[in-house]
Amino acid sequence: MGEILFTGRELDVMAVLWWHGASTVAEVRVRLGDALAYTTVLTVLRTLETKGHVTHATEGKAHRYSPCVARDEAGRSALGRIVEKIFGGSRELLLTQLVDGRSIDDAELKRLRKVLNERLKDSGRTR
Amino acid sequence: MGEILFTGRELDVMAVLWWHGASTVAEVRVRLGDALAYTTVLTVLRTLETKGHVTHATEGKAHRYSPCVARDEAGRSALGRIVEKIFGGSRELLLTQLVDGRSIDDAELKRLRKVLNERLKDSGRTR
DNA sequence: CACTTTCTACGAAAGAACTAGTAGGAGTCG
DNA sequence: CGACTCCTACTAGTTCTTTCGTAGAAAGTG
Repeated sequence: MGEILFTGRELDVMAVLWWHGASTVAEVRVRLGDALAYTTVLTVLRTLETKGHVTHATEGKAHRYSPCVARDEAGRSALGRIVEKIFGGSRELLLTQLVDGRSIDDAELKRLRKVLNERLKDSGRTR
Repeated sequence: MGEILFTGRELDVMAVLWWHGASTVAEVRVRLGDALAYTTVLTVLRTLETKGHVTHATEGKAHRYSPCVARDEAGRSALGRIVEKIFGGSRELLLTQLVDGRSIDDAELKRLRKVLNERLKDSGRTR
């Protein structure tokens, strides 16, 4: 398990690839909110490729980039770091925080509980 | 709500302050696992101070640094970014991920459910 | 064919992050 | 007092991040 770590801009770009699928530079560019130069986006993608986090396939004269790192894996890694450093290793504390925002309503809390319950059911069955 | 953002090393240092309380450079230094030069730790603290994330009080000839940013607030901020970029704004997805690690056992799942239930109870009472 | 658009490749420059060395104050011990 | 220790302040070098410009290939358009 190597640490997966993205810089701010890299994460923006990865988000585009995860949520819109494999994309060309131009596509990534328009999907990033910020007005960046074409070559800036290209550079970020090339950096990500150097680091092994994306690959590209040639499509006509352009390149189409796709993520090598699954969103889940990146999520696990990022979450792990936060749990470790900010919540002192306590997932409960993190959950409390997650659930503590005033923005979260009962309906969502219930959905979250449902996720937990499903998971507990599964766990009973498979182990 | 300004974005709170820590670099890797800064987060390490903040973690020490959050979990051990206000500390001197020497204290932070020994509590960081990595073998860093004394001045390196000092520099990180001074950078954090410049950014307004810690303050110091003079104590004898030394400085004792304390966090200006609450751990909770930093947690909220970090979590927000992850939810946004990696989980596409879905807290449920994040929770699934959180709960999906094989490392998590039924006992912990139940504790987590309890946290949720308490929260639902409260919410019913106060709103 | 010349012109424009659309790409990639390469270079580069400014700034942030990370690490640590050196200088000098201040206090301690023999 | 002189040597030693511990601390801050300042300086500095290397690497990483972020941004974009320029060059030149490739491909379409009048």
